[in-house]
Amino acid sequence: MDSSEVRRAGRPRKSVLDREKILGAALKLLNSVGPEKFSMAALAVELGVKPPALYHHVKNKQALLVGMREVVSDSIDVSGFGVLPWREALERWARSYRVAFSAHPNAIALLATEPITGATRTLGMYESVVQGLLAAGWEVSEVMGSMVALESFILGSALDLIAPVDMFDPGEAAVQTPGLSMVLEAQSASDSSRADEAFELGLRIMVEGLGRLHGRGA
Amino acid sequence: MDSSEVRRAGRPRKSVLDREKILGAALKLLNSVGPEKFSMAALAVELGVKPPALYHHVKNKQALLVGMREVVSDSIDVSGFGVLPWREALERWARSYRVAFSAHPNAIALLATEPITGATRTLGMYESVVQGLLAAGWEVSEVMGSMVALESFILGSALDLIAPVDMFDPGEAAVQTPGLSMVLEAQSASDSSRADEAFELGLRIMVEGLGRLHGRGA
DNA sequence: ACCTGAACACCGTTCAAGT
DNA sequence: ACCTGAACACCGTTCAAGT
Repeated sequence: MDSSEVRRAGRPRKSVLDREKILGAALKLLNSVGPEKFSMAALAVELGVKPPALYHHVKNKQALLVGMREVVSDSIDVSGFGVLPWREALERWARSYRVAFSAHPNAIALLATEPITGATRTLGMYESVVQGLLAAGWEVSEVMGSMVALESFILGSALDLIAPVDMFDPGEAAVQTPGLSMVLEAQSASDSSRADEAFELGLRIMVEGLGRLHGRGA
Repeated sequence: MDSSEVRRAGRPRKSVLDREKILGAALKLLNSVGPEKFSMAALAVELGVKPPALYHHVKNKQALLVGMREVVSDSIDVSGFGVLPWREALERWARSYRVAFSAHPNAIALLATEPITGATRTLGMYESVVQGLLAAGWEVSEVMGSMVALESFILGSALDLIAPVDMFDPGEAAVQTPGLSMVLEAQSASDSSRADEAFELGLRIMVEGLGRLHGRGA
């Protein structure tokens, strides 16, 4: 982003920034440098601008994070609800949800803890899920708990995706953790990553379990 | 923490700090002020000390966070493994795991993303789980995936616990989210909180599902 | 309206100087 | 060894001044 002509003070003839451009650059930056080095200053550099210029388009850093979450939410696939059988709709949603966040792995912890009040597009995603499950005949009283339980699993799995691959590596202490070392070795023999394997396993269990709960056979 | 006599430079006759005291104060502080205002400076104030003094006991802020995670890990109950039937051991572990983190709700996002390499006590917790499941006859190749899947769910649930109770409140936009508003109302009629209900539901599903996977009846 | 420049109250961390 | 004081390179944010 270096259109390297210096810009002197005063309103430019054509504005260089807009909200969408800022959000895109912010996600790209957060993803590339990590949450520690993600700053308004660094974002300004990325956009070829001085930090205060950002405040004409976003209220503050927290509002920026909420906006970023909206962008991520938009790429979550809710198209299955009301069209496919609910199991398949739910699985499509879960996988794309995790992928959406894993495309911005460093964003998860920051974004997952921001309240969504006022974030219309994110709320829209939940509305789609709820509508789909209601249409499939789920009890009104059970939809919220089921959705949140599944979402907790998805978010936790996304969190697991941030962890370094050798997260569990005992290192020096391997002698004191023979069981852990053993199952780790068995796991590393498999094709798929620890995170992927655990996610698909848990998703299968969750969807089957919800099916049983809602009294519908296979 | 105001033993309010001013301390002049130089080594004090009796040291005022130690690692344990710092970790305890850090968790207490993080929990009370939230991650945003959690700083080395604020921690120093809490301990009645100047910021640089902390660096005699912890390498840096990241090492401090790892230490805090160790303390939290210590309160997770692994006593059931090898003693109780694995389902009950797993449930005890899961509930105490979530409670341990929910006692420090603001710590979850910060602590859950720190690698555990070298954190002996945290590794010890995982070793207990693995040993317990192996002793119960689980396949070596399946232990890791199952444990991580369940842990993802627990961590996600803990993350859900940080969210404000009105996290999903559509506010102004309620008209556009009739389904969500409806299931939210049905849920708020129940005794337990959204988070608690979703957790217990998911836990039941997870443990049942794992049981089925490992080919053991009810 | 939308940019820069200067300024404010903060950070985390290092290091010399004291006891 | 273990504290303070001073200093460094950073933060997020505000605001006046320019166009």
